[in-house]
Amino acid sequence: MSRAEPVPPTAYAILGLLSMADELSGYDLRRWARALRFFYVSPAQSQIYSELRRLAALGWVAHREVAQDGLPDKRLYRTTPEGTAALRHWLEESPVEPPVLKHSVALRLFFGHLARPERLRTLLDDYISRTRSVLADLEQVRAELGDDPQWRFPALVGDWGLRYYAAEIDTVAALLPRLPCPEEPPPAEG
Amino acid sequence: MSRAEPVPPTAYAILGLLSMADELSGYDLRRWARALRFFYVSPAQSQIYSELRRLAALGWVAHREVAQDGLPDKRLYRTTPEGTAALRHWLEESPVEPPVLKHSVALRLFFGHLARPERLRTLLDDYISRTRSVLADLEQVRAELGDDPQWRFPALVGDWGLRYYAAEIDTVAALLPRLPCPEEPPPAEG
DNA sequence: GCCAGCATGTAAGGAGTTACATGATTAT
DNA sequence: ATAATCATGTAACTCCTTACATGCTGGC
Repeated sequence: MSRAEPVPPTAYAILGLLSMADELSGYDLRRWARALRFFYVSPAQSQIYSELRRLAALGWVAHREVAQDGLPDKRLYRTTPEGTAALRHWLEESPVEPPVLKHSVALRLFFGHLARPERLRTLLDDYISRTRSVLADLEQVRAELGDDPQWRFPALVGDWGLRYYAAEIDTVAALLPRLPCPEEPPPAEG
Repeated sequence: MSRAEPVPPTAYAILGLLSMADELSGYDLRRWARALRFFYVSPAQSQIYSELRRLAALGWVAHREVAQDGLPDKRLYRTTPEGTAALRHWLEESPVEPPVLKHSVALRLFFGHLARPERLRTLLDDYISRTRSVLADLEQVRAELGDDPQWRFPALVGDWGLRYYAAEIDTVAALLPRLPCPEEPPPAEG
């Protein structure tokens, strides 16, 4: 087997999604990839198409052209045996990148000495309500997966996410009473 | 006031760190910025220096050159009033970017149908132990902050992180018994 | 008349990384 | 000897994004 190509995780994500389906177009993949958004960045449309071209160049996916009347031609992609092997190799052998978190709410709170107390409260309140809505979305996705063994692993990750977002809401809610009161003196001027 | 410049969050992070100190060199900042790693990406050395140049060009930081014998010259940066105003504006008015999570462990588990059960267990076990060590690091940092009012907000974020990582460990540990047993039939060949 | 959906693609650019370069000092 | 600390900087590159381009169909 040739040396592992340094292919970005997003390429493996797309390859992985293809490995769960029979045949998908780039357009289909865009919707499938939305399922990743709860624990990974859901790639932009343009990246989906460019990763598909990369995967095709590597021989990890194959496609057939499908003409449609009225609509533009469609390319239906499927994983090749080499693609499946590459995916297996990635899962089994490749070093796992440390999870990346860029928490812009925490970043702002970290510099809270320069913000008004009301603002900090709003920051956390808004974050809680946005997280609640993410959680509601995930609950729906999870419900659609049911306990079908075909979706065993997505369901596992879904349950992980459910607990993750619920914990996040709890934790941030517990922070609220520790914020400075609006009555307290404002931050030092500067 | 001029229109807000589209400056990346990392620039504000560096500006914010400077707002907590008196004077810092790029080299100092590299160590200060490590404190961000629990909830944000700690920028590369080269980015710290380039963001400092950007901030200087905007007039948000000022620096003085300090000669040293034996060692190379040093540039000590401090925030300007314009910089503090920009930071305040960012905190108070700018739209908050949604937190970004790229969880490469969850991504792999999502495609668990192509991995050996032992591998999945290792994946999660390793993630738990690496998270435990992050948690231990954070505990130490948090202890150093104490309850000094100067570090009130970093301490708040630190406590958030403590709960965050503890919850992550619990959640993933709860997933372990739901993984397929090694005795179960391996994934379909392909 | 307008927007959404289907379907792909290019262009331009920003954010961020790794690797390298320099060079004195001090500790192991 | 070798590595770490101090101290800054450049070069090359990747990932990923937004915005735009095209064009037909069907629903409101």
